[in-house]
Amino acid sequence: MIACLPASGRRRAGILCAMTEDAPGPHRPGRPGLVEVAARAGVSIKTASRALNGEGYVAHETRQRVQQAADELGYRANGMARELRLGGNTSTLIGMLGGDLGNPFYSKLASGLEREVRFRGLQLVTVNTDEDTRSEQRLTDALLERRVRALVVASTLPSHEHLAAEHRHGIPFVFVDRPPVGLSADAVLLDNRGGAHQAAAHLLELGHTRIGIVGDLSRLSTNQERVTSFGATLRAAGIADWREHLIEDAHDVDTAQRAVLDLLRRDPAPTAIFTTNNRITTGALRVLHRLPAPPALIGFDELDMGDILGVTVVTHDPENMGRQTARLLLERLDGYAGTARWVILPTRLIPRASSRRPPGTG
Amino acid sequence: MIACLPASGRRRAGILCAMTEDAPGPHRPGRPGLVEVAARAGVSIKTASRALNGEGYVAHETRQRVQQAADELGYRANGMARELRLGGNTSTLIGMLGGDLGNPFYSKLASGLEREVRFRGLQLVTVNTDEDTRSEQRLTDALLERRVRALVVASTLPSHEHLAAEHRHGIPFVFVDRPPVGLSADAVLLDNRGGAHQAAAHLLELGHTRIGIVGDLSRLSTNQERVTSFGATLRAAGIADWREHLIEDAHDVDTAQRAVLDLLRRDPAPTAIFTTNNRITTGALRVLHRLPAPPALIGFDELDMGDILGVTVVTHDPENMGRQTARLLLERLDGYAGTARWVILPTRLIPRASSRRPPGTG
DNA sequence: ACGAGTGTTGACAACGTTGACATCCGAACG
DNA sequence: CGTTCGGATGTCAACGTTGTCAACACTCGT
Repeated sequence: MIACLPASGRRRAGILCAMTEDAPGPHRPGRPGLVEVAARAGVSIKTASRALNGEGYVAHETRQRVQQAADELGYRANGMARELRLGGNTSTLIGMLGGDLGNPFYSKLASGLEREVRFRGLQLVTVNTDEDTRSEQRLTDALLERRVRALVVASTLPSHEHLAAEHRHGIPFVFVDRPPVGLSADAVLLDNRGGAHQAAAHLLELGHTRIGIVGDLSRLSTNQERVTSFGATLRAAGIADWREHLIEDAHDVDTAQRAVLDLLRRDPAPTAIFTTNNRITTGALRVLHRLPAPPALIGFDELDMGDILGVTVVTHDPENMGRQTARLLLERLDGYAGTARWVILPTRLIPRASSRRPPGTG
Repeated sequence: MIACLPASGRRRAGILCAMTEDAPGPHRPGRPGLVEVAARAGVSIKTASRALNGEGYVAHETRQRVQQAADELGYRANGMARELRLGGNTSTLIGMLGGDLGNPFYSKLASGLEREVRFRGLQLVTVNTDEDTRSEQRLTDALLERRVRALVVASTLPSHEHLAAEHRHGIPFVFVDRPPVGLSADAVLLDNRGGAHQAAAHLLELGHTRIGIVGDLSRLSTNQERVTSFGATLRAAGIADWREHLIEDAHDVDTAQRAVLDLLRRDPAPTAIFTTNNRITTGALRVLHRLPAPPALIGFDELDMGDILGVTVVTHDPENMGRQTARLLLERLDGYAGTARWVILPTRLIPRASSRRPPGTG
């Protein structure tokens, strides 16, 4: 505590010293509440409450005295107590469960969502599930106990029936990216099938017939849709054995990298590769970018530097997804009680250099 | 809604029925609390509480009855009430203020932080300030009213004296990326000076003498450190007029793009460019990647595809920053009450292709 | 048979806030 | 001068939970 002795003339030094006296500790004397403020101002606690909340019927002079007492004490209203008193549905917390909020897709989605709800005085609590079903369960419970006003879920679970009771109790759920199963709730989803179909059609058009696919965890519905739709398009074009060049469960960049290497070592190797999300595309790029004659590549999800790298992608707008999610959610909070609505957002193929590589001497 | 009012013997039947039909709405009949559970199980509310919390001294049979009642009612403990009862410092919320949580730097930092605190049963509330000082003020207040257990701040404000009272009241603050001013609090920072110095030295070594700098908002301390340290190194090498190629306040990608174009149009144009953060680097790349003979480039912050693009960067580890932040924060929550600690994390220059471009015929 | 333990349960207060209602005071009105 | 009115303030209960303490029903050892 005696620290910071060297009398340095630097501004910072002084500051450092000043604080050493009152470092935060666990044994604080309890924050002042309305009671303390009221006592100090010499009024009843109700009057103090009125004064601080700007209700009418408080004498000007009284209000000033209360305000001053509050300032001196460092009073800060206790939001929890207020919410408790006002009854459950005044919480200002919105919960969001995502697989990995470090992933640009989720973080942009969350960011877009947060920007919208912020204007309503709502705050976003985000938690990573790490795509783990048990985590998801536990964290959902924690958020619900915290009485979040609504819940945004990018779920990994195969079913959401366990949430039915909560849903009936009036907590709005909005599922993002992955649809609810066994529960009728709002959702904001991507046109995965459409996007995957476009990708396949694009490659077929360019003459590719041996196309590798690297997919994410096979249990995720998004991945299933992208893979099966892509495959269906290939099959429709007469490529029956498309599954032979399919590798799934490449959930992280390293695994994706290995999967791509695996595909390339085959004989004959695919002349094009479809990667079903941004992480996998990244892994693929790590492998392909140093090859003299890499196969064509199409990835699902836009990449930060997609245009500069010249990677053909099936793109969409995560921030907009966040905004749409906010819209559904806020309408529920505003009283809309109709049937569940699903918003399916479009995807768009952006052809760039990486798909212009011809099938070559396959 | 008309259904199931008919005389059912079950106490709660009416409510259950009501729920089965309708979508979630604002007019819910109030969630069941301990009172309802206790009534249904035929015990006192204290016994119900004991049973559900797994305290000792509850008969096996009683516990089962309570549990069943709770399940049937869809009971969920009210975390707010619990925290209120238990006294202020049991909140499980950690607040985090960031400029833009859609930026990979912040989102990775937040993700790393969240992963650490999650194991302690803590949840992270993140809010975007959009680098706006008024937003930051308001949102800080909101988080503090919500009684977050600790606050992580990437601040835009020039001073943090207004937080002193809170700090004394025992709320741990951890400043990230940008240091506290007028307040002695923990912080996790980057070695901005070191990194910028390395960048400058690297370019000088390669023979560059006319170097452009594109910086972020000039009021941000991080940017100031990076710019001034870079400049100091240039000046020490005899380049006195380095400020002539300095453009600041390029806060978004578009502005950065224009700034770079501006630099390139000069005569003579700089033979190298230093960009002080990831957004600006992105803007620069958009311009440079289609030039036949672009200037050399070094950027602060790693890029997702930095290795593939061959961009020389001054890198660091945002996720690790998040972990370090969590460490300081958790130690405070565990009772550490010593002086403020600043953790300065190292940065590292990764030379790649973009800086290997020679000064040319400058 | 009696006090001491042990297991089980309940009544009550309190956390900090606010809505409902009551009270008090002075001014305006008939 | 009594009545009414409205502004200003206070009292009380309640939100849902848990800690404290007391009470009860047993069993056991003496």
